[in-house]
Amino acid sequence: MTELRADARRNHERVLDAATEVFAASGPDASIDEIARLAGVGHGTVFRRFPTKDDLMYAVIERHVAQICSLAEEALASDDPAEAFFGFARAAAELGMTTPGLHKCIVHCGEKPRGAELEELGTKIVSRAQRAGGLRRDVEPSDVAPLIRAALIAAPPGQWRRYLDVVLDGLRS
Amino acid sequence: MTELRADARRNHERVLDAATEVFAASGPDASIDEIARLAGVGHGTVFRRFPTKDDLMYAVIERHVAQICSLAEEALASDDPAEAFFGFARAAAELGMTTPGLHKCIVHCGEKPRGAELEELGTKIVSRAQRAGGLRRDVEPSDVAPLIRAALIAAPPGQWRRYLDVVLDGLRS
DNA sequence: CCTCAAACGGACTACCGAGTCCGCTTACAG
DNA sequence: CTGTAAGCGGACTCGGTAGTCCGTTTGAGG
Repeated sequence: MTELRADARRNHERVLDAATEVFAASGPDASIDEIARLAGVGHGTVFRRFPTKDDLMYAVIERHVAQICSLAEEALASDDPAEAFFGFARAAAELGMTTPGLHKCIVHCGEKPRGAELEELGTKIVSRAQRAGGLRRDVEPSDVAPLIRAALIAAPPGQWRRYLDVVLDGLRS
Repeated sequence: MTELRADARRNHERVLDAATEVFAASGPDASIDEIARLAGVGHGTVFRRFPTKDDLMYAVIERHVAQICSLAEEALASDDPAEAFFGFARAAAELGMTTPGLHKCIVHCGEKPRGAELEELGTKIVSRAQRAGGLRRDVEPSDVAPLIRAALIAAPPGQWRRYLDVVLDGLRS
């Protein structure tokens, strides 16, 4: 069996869900206590599974990234590289903005988690679009995500689509 | 005269300078103690002049904004509205990036300080450029600064000029 | 000089959040 | 059913910061 008692596995799940919700709402400043309360466990339980707050944050992001990866794969399947890129950017933004605080968490974490898989897929999408001439060449693939994320964070509540448009237009050749 | 003893005035000055330096380096999370230490005063002295940390931060930003205002006035003097805008944006960014943490402070403070004067000048510059057709019309004047600031914050140390270029290109009609 | 209010500065309080510890509870194997 | 190790959770420690208070120092007017 999974080497984990049933209640332990259940709590692990609950904590991850609660953490996602709380980090999404409050960004990296969310407190472990609040997460534990929402999960309905003592905060000692949280720390047993995730020795530090950052570990927990990584885990949340990791799970979130998995969803984005599948979008990225779809995009790579398309045969219009430029449209694939812009479509993917919008879709990913759409998904990400359901959990705005996570952007700040990703920024906070810096390099650490950022699933290598997504990193790679993203690079492919960007450089493919650049080769096809739909995307300016003087940006590194690794610049694109931070730029977009920054605009999304800065945008006032209802306005992020407009902000995104500006940045995406700026990225066109 | 200023109704303020000589040493008081001198310390006020020192605190403001130290605060500028520390906030510029560490953003809004800088601690009052560090500022007081750098200023060479006890932290009680800091609190006497600036009852809360935010008050101090506002004061620092206020002073910083004054410098930007003079750039804005120059820009309004130019008779090429579009170039005035883009030139001003670059100049202000250049100035602002000598004190990167202040961007985060401005974001942190939200509406509160934001000198009304600069607000007004900025609006004029933007809408003048829009009327002249050099700037896309689907952005509000109040969107421009946050967008640019976001890009500057997100940029890795040496790279902010490239990030700025992307955003500015996105703002062109 | 001398006085004294203004100004100083550091000890102190209050609070908050991360991370530890340990006595109690409970899943589950035998 | 029972023994026991895995798991639980809250009390506790520790560190760090905003803001207060008050005994001491000092600038400046008379």
